[in-house]
Parts: sequence; structure tokens; C-alpha cells
Amino acid sequence: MGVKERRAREKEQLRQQILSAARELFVNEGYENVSMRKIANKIEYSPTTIYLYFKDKADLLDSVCQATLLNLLNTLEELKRDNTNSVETLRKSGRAYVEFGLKYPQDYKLTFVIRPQFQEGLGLEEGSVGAQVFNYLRAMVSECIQQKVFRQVDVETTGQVMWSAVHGVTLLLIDFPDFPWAEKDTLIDTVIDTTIKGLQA
Amino acid sequence: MGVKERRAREKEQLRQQILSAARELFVNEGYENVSMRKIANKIEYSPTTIYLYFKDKADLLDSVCQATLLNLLNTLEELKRDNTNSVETLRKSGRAYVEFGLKYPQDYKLTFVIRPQFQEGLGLEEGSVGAQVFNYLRAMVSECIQQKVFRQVDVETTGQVMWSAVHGVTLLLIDFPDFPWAEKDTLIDTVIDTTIKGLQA
DNA sequence: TGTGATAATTCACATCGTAAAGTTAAATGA
DNA sequence: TCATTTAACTTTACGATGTGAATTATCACA
Repeated sequence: MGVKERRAREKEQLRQQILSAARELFVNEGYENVSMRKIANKIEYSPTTIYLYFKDKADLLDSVCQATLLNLLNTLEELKRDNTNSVETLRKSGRAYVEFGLKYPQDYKLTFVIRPQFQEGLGLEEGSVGAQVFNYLRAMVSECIQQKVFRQVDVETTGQVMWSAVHGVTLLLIDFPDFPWAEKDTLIDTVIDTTIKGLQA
Repeated sequence: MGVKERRAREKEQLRQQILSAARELFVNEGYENVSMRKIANKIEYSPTTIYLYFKDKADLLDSVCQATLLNLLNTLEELKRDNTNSVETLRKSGRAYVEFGLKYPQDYKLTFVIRPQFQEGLGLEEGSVGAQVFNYLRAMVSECIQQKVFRQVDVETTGQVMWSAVHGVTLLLIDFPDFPWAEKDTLIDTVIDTTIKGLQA
């Protein structure tokens, strides 16, 4: 009686197909320039079929962003594996975060800027993938504090400061690509180093 | 022969009327949820009349943002007037920047996040109001460097680090209001103080 | 072969941004 | 005072959008 299972598998497959078509279009053309019809065309289904798999366009966006967050989380988790020096790992994590944003600028904006506009309840609820990303950062910071490399202040605050810094550069670089920025790598490093230095004991 | 002048004045008046209706709607309902027809309704003109004053919806957004930037610039310039201590003024400027963003969250997002999406050429060209805002920040930073309070590194980079920090917190606080932030004022102060400390000699 | 469930489609509606053509009212010059 | 030019505004129209409701096609099983 593998019929049910096969059907479920097929359904899941189409769901993934929709998701990946949507991601590709969102990323290349921007959320508002992508219509349900365009997505449908790409996967060769009728527009309304999408509604059998996703509540509406915002829900589709939400699912795309979940995947992005998971991707980001995995990228970061990689770094924890050879964590010999806490501060160094934090530094690398910061860099990895910004680089992720610059590598997938549209995904990053979609996730951290566009989606919050469409989902009032956002996506950083306790336990959500979004929250886990922040948890990762906080854990790194926490280590630095425990080792007395950082000042003995609130872990939450410290983590949030770090997040502000990397989020800030990432978005500025994405949104104003023509601005006369300092050399990009220098800027990113300086932002991270400055923040770390500012947090040190 | 004040006819021409009166006409010009009337034209300017309607332009302003459109602008303020648009701002109000954009801010309250979000750019994408505001139609030209809604704006037209509000000012009791036909939808296409708006096109006699603005090229298209993006242009209208652009003009709204220009005004926001001017507003922000004025707020900042105020602080320079009793500039006795450079670092202290920089700190206050940082706070004023973030507070501005939190006071007009939608305007801030419109200007620094939404608009760049619709105007590829952005709005930080040399001499633009946007550029002036950054120039202000850079000037403050420059003073700190000259007085040897800050490390002797590139002024551009240093200014951009400062901007990243304030931009980052501002957006995070706006976009994720339900996240368990550290006490808001503490967080803002910590971000600014950390950055300043990180930049110090 | 027929029956029931499930998946996908067709059709429809209200709304959108905006181009083009048409209309009205006001300013000018005789 | 009246015709003409000009400027301001509106009407109409088009193609595209998100999505609900009704309809049809597909397929496992009796």
C-alpha cells in the first residue's frame, strides 16, 4: 500500500518545485515584480495551483525565507566545528554572516527586511530558525564573555550589538552599491573588529 | 503680471498636497498597499492628475524620501550648534539618528530600504541630501580623528563603520519589534558606545 | 466499468499602474 | 467683448495582478 506514500512524495516534490521557482524569480526580479502567474508559468502549472500548496503570496515568501535562514544557520554552524579561539571564531562568524548576505543579497533582503513587512508576527519567535541564527551569535558572544575577553555585561545586549553591526553593513552594502564605500573587505573587517574591540574588557 | 507666479504657486501647492497625502498613506499602509487611486481619492483629484506632477509611483516615493532626508539632516544639524566636545557630539548624533528612525519608522524604511529597490541609481549621489546626511556623520568622525581621540585610520571607513552601527540597530528595532530586545535605550547606547570605544586610539 | 476522492484547471472579479485621447476653464490678444 | 491659445484636469482604456468559486480531469479501488 505504497500509494498514499507515493502521492505524498509527489505532492512534496511539486511543493519544492514551486518553492525553488519562486526563490529564483524573487531573487532575480524582486518580490514585487514576480507574479503568481510568472511562477506558475515557470513550473508549467496553472496559477491557482500554487494556492493548493501555499496560502498566498506572502506565505510563499515566508517559506522561501525559512529556507534562506536554514542555509545561513548551516553556514554559521560550520564555523563552530574548529572553535579553538572564541574571539577568532566570533570574528569569522561575523564575516561569514556578512558574506552570506552579500552572496545572496536578494535572499537576505527578502528575509530580514521585506518579510517583516508582510508578516506582522515576524519570524524570530522562540525556537524558529530565525531565532536559532541569533542564538548562534549569542552563544559565540557568551563564550567571549565567559573567558573574560569581553566586558562582563549583559549577554543579550552584547549579542544584539554584534548583530546590529553586521546587519548594518550588510544592508548598506546591498542597498547602496554605488556609494563610494571604502574597499569592501576593509570595511567589513573594520566594522567587525571595531565592534569586538569595543566589547573587549 | 503676477499671473504666472500665482499659477506657479497654485501648482506647487497641489504638488505639496499630493506629497503629503502620499506620505501619510505610504506611512500608514505601506508603499505597496497604496494605489495611485487611493492617493487621488484623498486629495479629490483624478488618478492621472498625479502624473502631471510626478513621473510615476516610484518618483512620488522618491520625493517623499527626499523630504524625510531633509528632515533628518535638519535634526542632526541642530546638534552641531553647541559642539563643545567632539566625541560627545558624535554620541548624541548617533542617538539622534536612531531616535529619528524609531520616531518615523515607516519613513525611515521607505527611505533607506524600500526606495533603493525601486531606484537603481539610489539617492546618495554626490551633493544629494542623502549624501549630506552621511557627510554630516563623516565630519563628526573626522573631528574625533583630528583631535586624536580616534585612531588615525581612514576617515571614510570610520564614518561608514559608525553609519553601519546606527543603521543596523535602527532597522532591527523597527523590523522585529516583538523580538526580546534588551531594554531599548540601553541597546542603542551600547551600540553607539561600543562603536566609539572600538574606534578610540 | 463505475465510483469516489483528490489534484489541477478554467473562469471570473475587483484592483492595479499608467498611456492616450478628450474636455474644460482660464489667460491672452484683437 | 469675443476668438484663440494654453494649461490643467478627467475620461477611457489596456494589460496585468492576486486570488475565490466553480469546474474538470486523473487515478486508485470496488
